[in-house]
Amino acid sequence: MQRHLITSAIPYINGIKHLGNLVGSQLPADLYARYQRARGNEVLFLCATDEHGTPAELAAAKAGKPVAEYCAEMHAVQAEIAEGFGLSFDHFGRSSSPQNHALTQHFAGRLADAGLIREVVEKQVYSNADGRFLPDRYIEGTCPNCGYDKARGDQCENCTKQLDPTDLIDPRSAVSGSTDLEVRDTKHLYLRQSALKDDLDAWIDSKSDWPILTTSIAKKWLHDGDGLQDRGITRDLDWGIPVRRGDADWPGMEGKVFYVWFDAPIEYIACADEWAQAQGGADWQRWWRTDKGAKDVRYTQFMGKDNVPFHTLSFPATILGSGEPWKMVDHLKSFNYLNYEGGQFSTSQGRGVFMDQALALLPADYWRWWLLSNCPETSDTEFTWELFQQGVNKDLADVLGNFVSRVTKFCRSKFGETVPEGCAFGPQENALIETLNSRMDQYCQLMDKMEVRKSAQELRAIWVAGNEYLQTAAPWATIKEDEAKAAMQIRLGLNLIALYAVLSAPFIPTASARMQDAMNVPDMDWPTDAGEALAKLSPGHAFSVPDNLFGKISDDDRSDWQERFSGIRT
RNA sequence: GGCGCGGUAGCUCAGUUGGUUAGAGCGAUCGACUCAUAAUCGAUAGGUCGGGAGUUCAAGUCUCCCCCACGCCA
Repeated sequence: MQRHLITSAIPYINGIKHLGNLVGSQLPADLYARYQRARGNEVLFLCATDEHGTPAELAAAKAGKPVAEYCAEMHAVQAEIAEGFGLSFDHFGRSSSPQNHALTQHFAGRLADAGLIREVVEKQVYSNADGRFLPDRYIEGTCPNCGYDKARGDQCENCTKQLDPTDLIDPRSAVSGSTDLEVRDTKHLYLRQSALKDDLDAWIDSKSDWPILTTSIAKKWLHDGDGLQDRGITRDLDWGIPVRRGDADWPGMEGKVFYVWFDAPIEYIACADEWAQAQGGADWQRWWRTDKGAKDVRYTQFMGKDNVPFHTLSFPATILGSGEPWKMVDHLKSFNYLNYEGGQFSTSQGRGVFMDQALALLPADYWRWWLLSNCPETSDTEFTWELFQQGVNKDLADVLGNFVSRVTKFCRSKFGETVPEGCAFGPQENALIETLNSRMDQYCQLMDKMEVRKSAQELRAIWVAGNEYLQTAAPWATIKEDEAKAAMQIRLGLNLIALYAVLSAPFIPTASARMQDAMNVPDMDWPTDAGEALAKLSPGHAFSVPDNLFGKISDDDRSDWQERFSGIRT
């Protein structure tokens, strides 16, 4: 039995994610986790919310709530939506957990002991009215270049000129509007990533099976310009993990917190601790410490391409620098972007379809199937309502749903709701079994390699094989001359449904459960041989005819949704 | 402006280390069937692989230049 540790990039807390976010990490991670569990492997699948930093504080302020309360609420919201999509996390944690506090402080202490932390005094803008330092982009003013009066401290959106906050004319706080600003010295900790550059380089080089997208991004950061830069790991904020050196105070760093990019990936580890505690004291270190049983763990991370640098460089730098035997990622699966109707999905602009909206329109399986079978695996990919409608109607309603419908209804009208016996399989059935065996084998190989789109294609071909068989076997014609043969053909058809239920479950768990339920098979192991699998339901076994598995998306629905989601989310 | 990923049938995308007539699904057309969610099955049509030059016995696949789209960065 293999052991799989699987993590999805952790979504930021300030709001509900769109379909592009979903398909870029959580959904394919779930596909893989479900598949590995179905194969009988031991799986720990973790995700969490990323809760620290200025955007969370500001979102909370906007909602008129204390930030801790806001985060707790939003975590519950995201957890519920994740459940709605059938995301089968073993634990959905929080980067603000006590476990992550302790672990982040632990790592910082280890890095400091290893001489990999240096202190830097820098100048930052302080707002007296807000009582806080302001990150560059939360300072507004008039652009010295073009005169635009809402330029941000990091860049003018109007003329795109890069700015320093001190360049702005009449600077003011974007938080309160106050102009009572001053530049103050503030001390921060930097992680000496540059000192780890060669180690990281060698580590990346050892990963020859990673996608080009992944390694090219990592290499670029390692070698471009002056190479990998040191990076600040602390901020002057209230909301975050207090800067401590392990269990000890960190003199001079009182009142400061770790920068969100530093503590967020550590939550992958802390989340296992949270999971263990929720289980009532399971051993989480056997998943994460190679000296404590994690040697045989295969660790796979899923993320969008924008997250690759953190997962290939920053987080590994933290782990390597600690000098402790933490489990490093084995395979890193990154995704391109999903575009929406010719443009981008955008959280900040509210463009596209968001997870809660999607679930309000259609059951999760529709989204899961379309998004996975069209996921942006090797290049950016296009979501349009027309493509979505076509794909879902054809694959789910016509090919799979209708197959279940035609077999069960035919059986009910001719033989009743029990599996008929009939004669033994003949050459046609054996040919089908041969086809299925080869396709199932291919399907598993693709799933093992996380070739998501191709796996979906293969699964679809397996569904099609059922329709092909039915079309040539034609039990509706056979029954007029040879009832026993027709009975056998339908017995095979019913067994196919049960087989499809198991094979399809990683993609469309809800529909699979309904198929399994209708066929009245509570448990079914992953099939290794189609011949065996198609003998699972024996003659006399009772089943029921399910309602149509998938309704179709009408042209009216499509144009209605196209219209409704054309603008900006309010 | 620099860098990065791309530009393959009407559409969405595959094309491993260069090697025989460039693939899939959808859409289109024609045919078969009528059990089924007007579903299914089969067949056919459709591409000078963004443009140009080069390397090679051989290039969608390598090199150079150009054009276009997108993204990241200064």
